[in-house]
Amino acid sequence: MSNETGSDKFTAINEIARRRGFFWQSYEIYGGVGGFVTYGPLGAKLKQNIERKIRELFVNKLGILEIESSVIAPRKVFEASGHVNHFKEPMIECSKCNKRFRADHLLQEYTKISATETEKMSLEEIKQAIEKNAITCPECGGIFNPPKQFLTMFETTIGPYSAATGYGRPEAAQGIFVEFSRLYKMAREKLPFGVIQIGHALRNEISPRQGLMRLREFTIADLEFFFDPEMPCCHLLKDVESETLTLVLSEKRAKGSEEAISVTVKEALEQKIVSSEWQVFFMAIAKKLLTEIGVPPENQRFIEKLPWEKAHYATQCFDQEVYVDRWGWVEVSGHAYRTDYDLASHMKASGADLCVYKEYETPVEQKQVVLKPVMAKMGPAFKAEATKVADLLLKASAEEVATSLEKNGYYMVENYRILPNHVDFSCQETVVRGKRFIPHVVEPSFGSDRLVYVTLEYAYHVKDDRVLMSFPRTIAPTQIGVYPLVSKDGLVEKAEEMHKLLVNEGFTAEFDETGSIGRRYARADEAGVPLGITIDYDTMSDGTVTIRNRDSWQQVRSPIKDLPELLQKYFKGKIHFEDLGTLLQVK
RNA sequence: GCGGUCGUAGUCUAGUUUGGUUAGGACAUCAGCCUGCCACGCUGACGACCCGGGUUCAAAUCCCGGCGACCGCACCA
Repeated sequence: MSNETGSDKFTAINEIARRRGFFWQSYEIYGGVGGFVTYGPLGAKLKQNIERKIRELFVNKLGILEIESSVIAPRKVFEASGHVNHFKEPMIECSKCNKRFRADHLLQEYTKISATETEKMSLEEIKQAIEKNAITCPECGGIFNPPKQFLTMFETTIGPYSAATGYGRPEAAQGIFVEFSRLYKMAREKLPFGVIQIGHALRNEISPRQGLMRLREFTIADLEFFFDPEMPCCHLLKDVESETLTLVLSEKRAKGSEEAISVTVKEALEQKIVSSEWQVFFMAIAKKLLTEIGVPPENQRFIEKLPWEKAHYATQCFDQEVYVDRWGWVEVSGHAYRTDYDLASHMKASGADLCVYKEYETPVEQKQVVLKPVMAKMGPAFKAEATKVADLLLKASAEEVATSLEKNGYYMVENYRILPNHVDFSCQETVVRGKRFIPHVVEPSFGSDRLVYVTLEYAYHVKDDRVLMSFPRTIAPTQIGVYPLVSKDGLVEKAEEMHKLLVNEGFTAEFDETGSIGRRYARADEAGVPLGITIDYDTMSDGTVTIRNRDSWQQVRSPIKDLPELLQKYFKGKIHFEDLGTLLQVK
């Protein structure tokens, strides 16, 4: 494994990605802009197939709802979600050496001001605090320029001539939370349920320099799973409870160790390593996803975030990481327990009721003392104030009034003295059939582009000095290559016929007649085409073709008429390559 | 944003030190010939000096500025 520039897998993959059209930096004709990529034909297809895999595992199998909401949201949404406050950082620059620092971090380090306090400070307050404490550049001792805010959300105005600020969403999650009421109705008002959204998100990164790993515009798959905190059990846990997870816990990390433990899902819960059943369930599914796109389990792990690393909305948070050649462990998904943070915040900010109502299995009978003002007595006693006093009285606790009357012979509401004959008490039996509460949320969130990158890296192989992209066949951008062995004697026409047949069957097939057969195989290997079907002279006489395996270069011979069914099974992963026909001896 | 290194066809690169004819090669791509299963060979074609300014008779080459890339710093909800 090399870390030298120009010789590692990252470089090799970026090179092949440009050359073969997986992806490249956008706006190249204008010099390119960092943090934006264009997916070419192969990359776009690969990405779609990976996202289809997410849908297969999360949407279809778990009955999760998929939505698509807008990228731009009004300021209020991100004020409520906390992003306006948390997505900006006060930066300060040394006037002498130009080194930059987080102003809040400096204050925390050099003064006794806590992180929660610095968070609330204005730029002016920070400036004053820096001056007051005579903090200078830790590098060179230089004086600091005034602090500036760096907002990592893209800001815009909504509508022409408008002063209405809008932001590009830095995550797709808020698009789900703000639509909660409708979605809950669509889930037939039952918990638990989940909503997923796969779409673009924007983050104005200061330095987005790692290809697909850190983009300013990227695709995120956010799944918000809503459940009743009093019923946190995951009914699907059995499906995954014996699955093993590799975990690096925060307690180890705090001590500077990255030592991982390996536990089953069941053990993780029993030992209270992961607090939420649903969270660990999704972590197990996430492992399955990564495994299916080609990352072996030993190169995957979950790392628990330290308290100061966690997002502002999360209690417990694990990042799923994959080992990559250039950077070591990198995050591909985050698993956060967001509690009721988001819904509660939007409820408060919007005034909309985002509670759900839960009916108890057995209604609870409650005996309640109810107070009733006796207006016939209060009227003469309080005259014009009577109605006001009665209203105040109704807001008071009946129990409290009763106790006070019994004990003192009167009850004071503001300056009014209530006497026993002013009120009547009755005992009312009410049946409470349920309660209202805000659901809790666990969120698995995937970076689609990072999934594409790790897929490419794990598919990348070199065999006999040739590059093979060994994509798992369920996500390969092109499924089948069709080749006439030579371009004469009617083989081309026969191959075209074959190609048409496959396309009509719904396969993604490419026809290639240019160059020698070996060259075409090599070309297809590099594009990650799992199977090559070659039309040769035997095809013309007996209707059979050879099928070549991209990874082993083995070949089988099979009758054309059997192909549609066999290939369907093969690409669903139900049969092996050897089951496609009779194995040929390769010279 | 800072510092270091760098920027020549789709890709890899020669040329830059010491300015000078038509910027050379390889691979890939396309057209044709060839073809009997792993990048064969032959012929031809397409295709580049990151952008802008300056110095000079003359700039890929020297100088300045910009843009971009990589590495490091910082940042990364």
